[in-house]
Amino acid sequence: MKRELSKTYDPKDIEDRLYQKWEENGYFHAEADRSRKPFTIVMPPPNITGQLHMGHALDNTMQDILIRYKRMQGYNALWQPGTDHASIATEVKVIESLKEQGIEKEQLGREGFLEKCWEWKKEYGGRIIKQLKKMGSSADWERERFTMDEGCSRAVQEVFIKLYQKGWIYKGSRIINWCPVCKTSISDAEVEHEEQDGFFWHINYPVVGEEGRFVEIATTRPETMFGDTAVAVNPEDERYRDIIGKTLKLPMTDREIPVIADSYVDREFGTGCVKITPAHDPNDFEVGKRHHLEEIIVINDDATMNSHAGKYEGMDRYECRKALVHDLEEQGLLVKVEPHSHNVGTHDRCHTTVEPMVKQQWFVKMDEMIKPAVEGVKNGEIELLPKRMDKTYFNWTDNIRDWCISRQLWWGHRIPAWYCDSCGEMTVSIEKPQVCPKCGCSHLTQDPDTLDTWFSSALWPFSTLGWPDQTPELEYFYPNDVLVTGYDIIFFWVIRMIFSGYEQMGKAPFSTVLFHGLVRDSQGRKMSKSLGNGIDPLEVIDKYGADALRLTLITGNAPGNDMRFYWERVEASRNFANKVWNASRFILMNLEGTEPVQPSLEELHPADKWILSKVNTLAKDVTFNMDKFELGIAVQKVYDFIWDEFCDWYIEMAKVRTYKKEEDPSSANAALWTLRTVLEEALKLLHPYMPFITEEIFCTLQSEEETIMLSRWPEYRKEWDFPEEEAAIERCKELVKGVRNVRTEMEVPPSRKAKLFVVSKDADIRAVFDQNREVYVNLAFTNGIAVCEDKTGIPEDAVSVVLPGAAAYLPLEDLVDFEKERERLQKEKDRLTKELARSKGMLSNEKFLQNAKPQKVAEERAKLEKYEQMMAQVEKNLSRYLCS
RNA sequence: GGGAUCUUAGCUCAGCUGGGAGAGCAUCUGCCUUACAAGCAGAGGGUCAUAGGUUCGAGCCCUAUAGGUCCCACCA
Repeated sequence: MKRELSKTYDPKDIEDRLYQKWEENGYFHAEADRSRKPFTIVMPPPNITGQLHMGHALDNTMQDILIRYKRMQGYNALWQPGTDHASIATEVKVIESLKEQGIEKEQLGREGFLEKCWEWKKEYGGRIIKQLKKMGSSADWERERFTMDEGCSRAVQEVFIKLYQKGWIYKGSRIINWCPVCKTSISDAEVEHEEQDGFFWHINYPVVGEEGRFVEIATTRPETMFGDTAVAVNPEDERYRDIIGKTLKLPMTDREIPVIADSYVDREFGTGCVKITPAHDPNDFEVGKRHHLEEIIVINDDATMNSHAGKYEGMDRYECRKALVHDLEEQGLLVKVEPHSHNVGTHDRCHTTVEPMVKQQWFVKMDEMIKPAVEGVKNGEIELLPKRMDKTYFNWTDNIRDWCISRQLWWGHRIPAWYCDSCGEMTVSIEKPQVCPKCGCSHLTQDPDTLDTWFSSALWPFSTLGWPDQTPELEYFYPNDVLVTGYDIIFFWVIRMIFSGYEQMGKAPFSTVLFHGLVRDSQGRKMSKSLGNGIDPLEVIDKYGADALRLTLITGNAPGNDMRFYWERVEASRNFANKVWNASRFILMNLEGTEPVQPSLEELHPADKWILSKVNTLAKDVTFNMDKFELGIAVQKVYDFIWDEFCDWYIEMAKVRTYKKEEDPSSANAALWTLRTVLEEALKLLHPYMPFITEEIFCTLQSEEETIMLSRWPEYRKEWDFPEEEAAIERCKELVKGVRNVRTEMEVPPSRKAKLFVVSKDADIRAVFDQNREVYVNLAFTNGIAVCEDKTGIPEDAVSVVLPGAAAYLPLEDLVDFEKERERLQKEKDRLTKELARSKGMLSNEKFLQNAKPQKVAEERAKLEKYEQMMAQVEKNLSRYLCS
């Protein structure tokens, strides 16, 4: 057995080596096994364009913690990983890289371009996986999938055909969001609204046949006027009642358009007259449908004006706007220009202002499919954490609109629709039809569009398990248990997975969604490339280790809340790792040459029982918090236990006994056994959070198990419940703290040891101090302890420490400053006076006695008694100084 | 316009179902005490945004106000 740890903790030494061991031994792999309970998490597939960022680091740390925890609890835990083809993001990246070589996408042609995309996938697809491994992620890499692999593609086609046949996927001419830079349609979810300063242009439209009469409209986008097919007023608006039905001359054109009445128009806003451009505005589109207006498209796919714009044809939309406004002003039709700030839709990827446009696109009908998804969250089949995410969720589902799924991109799942070259008949099928079913022509062309990248990720929870085939994995691991993701993709992904799961599988894809927030920089800004404020997780790992990064990301973070990244916090985490390392090193050194055996109950020292009891409670609490997904709280408890209770108290208490291997072998054995046992328990509780360091220590500490990963998660044990010893040692801790405090306040140098007298009238309390003197003698800087029933023989000038049920005295002789001692006691008295007042106040309140839980009342009574007793002691001690 | 969320120690944040205010970092003091100076011991520092209310009891529940952040939304 190797029983050594290096003198300083160096994560680089161990991380890669251990990860390799885990992977080689297949610890991450899960097989369907009916004899065991499954626990499944599907990894949100990172984009193949991706580079690990803090968001991934947080997301995957949380998942890894849950997976490791459940695995240790004996679940057959599957963490299903994979990557996403990220259609638009990847396509843009590939186009950029081609441009650097001076190649345009079109030059390559569709096939050639796709080849480049696959090359990209090959090169970068694995990069982020490697980075995730650096984090310690225990995903089942043997099952790694890709949204465009054979199976996932079949799933996509299957769903498309099914929904098409059901009538829930349709092709239609609708107003969609068009990105003129990416030259594709995008869904509503991909549009970001930005407040922009613009203008309100008031323009006069002449009334036909009434010389000199105009209708004044106000618009933020004058260039769209070439697509106007009406002007609308509110039917209730007295001002304009008489012009309804009349005709207007559309300036700069020779077209005439009607004035219509529609209640959509707000009388209070603008002039109360709205130009209606059905082809370029979502509202106008609706108005146009109601009034059967023509849809005139005036803007090209690259945001230049088309022939409908007459002399402005070929100009960019903003150029046209400028020129047009100028011309209108010359013609005297521009009434006024007002500054006006308004929301403009932009593409979330490139931040280009999107152009609403009427186009033929494919849509998914949402009204029916969303119903089970709403119901599932309502009735608790799916729990969103934190709970408040429900509101966000329902806000979207309640206002859901049909999902535009076709994209004018090449990289992605191609739409399985075929058009006859002769008659244009459309056939939807996975395979290319031999002949057109309508005219028999054998020349058919596939729809050029691909699907929204989220269409395939929506199927991820089951497509990765083999669907549409009925695989054993699918049957065993579906539904998944938890989905961990950022709240920023609730609309893109979470909702779509939920309705897809219900629709395709008949079951919710998972029972819990655990949302986390964003990792921001130290000033609270989003980390972004443009700001250059991003922190590379790999750099953090390189400097401080993966465990330190993981701990930093989890501590002090509540579900769904954003957090700030501070290097200082990573340092604190690293320090903790070092603490664990050194405590373990100390224990290992003491274990050198001995193999402690489990002591009998009688052989265990009260201090041993105290720490066993503590770790036992810890296991219970941590499990409780983890089951509630309160990871931050859970790990804080482990941290506090290890550092405060175990290192600062127990190890210090046990030290003296471990030195007595010859003198008192039984006690030394009990101490060593307890040290090792408690350390092992603590390591196990810590393992999901800090997998590397815990594994390294665990394997050095014992040789029965080959990995901590598969060891048993600590459970509450009845036989480790020692309330009496817990209370006894807490009493001793109080004494030590009191002595230390007094010594510091009296400025006694640590080198100066003093005799310690402990006085209590209570025989049981005396017994506690007497029997445990060994463990606290050093901590209290004493060179001798006397436990007495009264003050006989204690020097009058000894400094006193008042404790519950007891008092301690330190004869410090020449070192005592009487004035200081009096002040100290006075301070103590003031504190107790306050406590007494509070306690007495509560207990004299009839209503408190009536209404409060009996346990609370009893607790308060006990406190009062304790304070009264301590107060008496303080007053007695103080009286010595009052008369002198 | 609707909704969410935050306001707690100098800084960043925890605080679970209401029952004596916590952590990390920073500050001050003393210690290189044979695991750890990435450490040990001690200390200072908070009318828990404001105003009401419910309650025996409120950081926690309710209402309003102020300020910050975010999401959603078709006011041309």
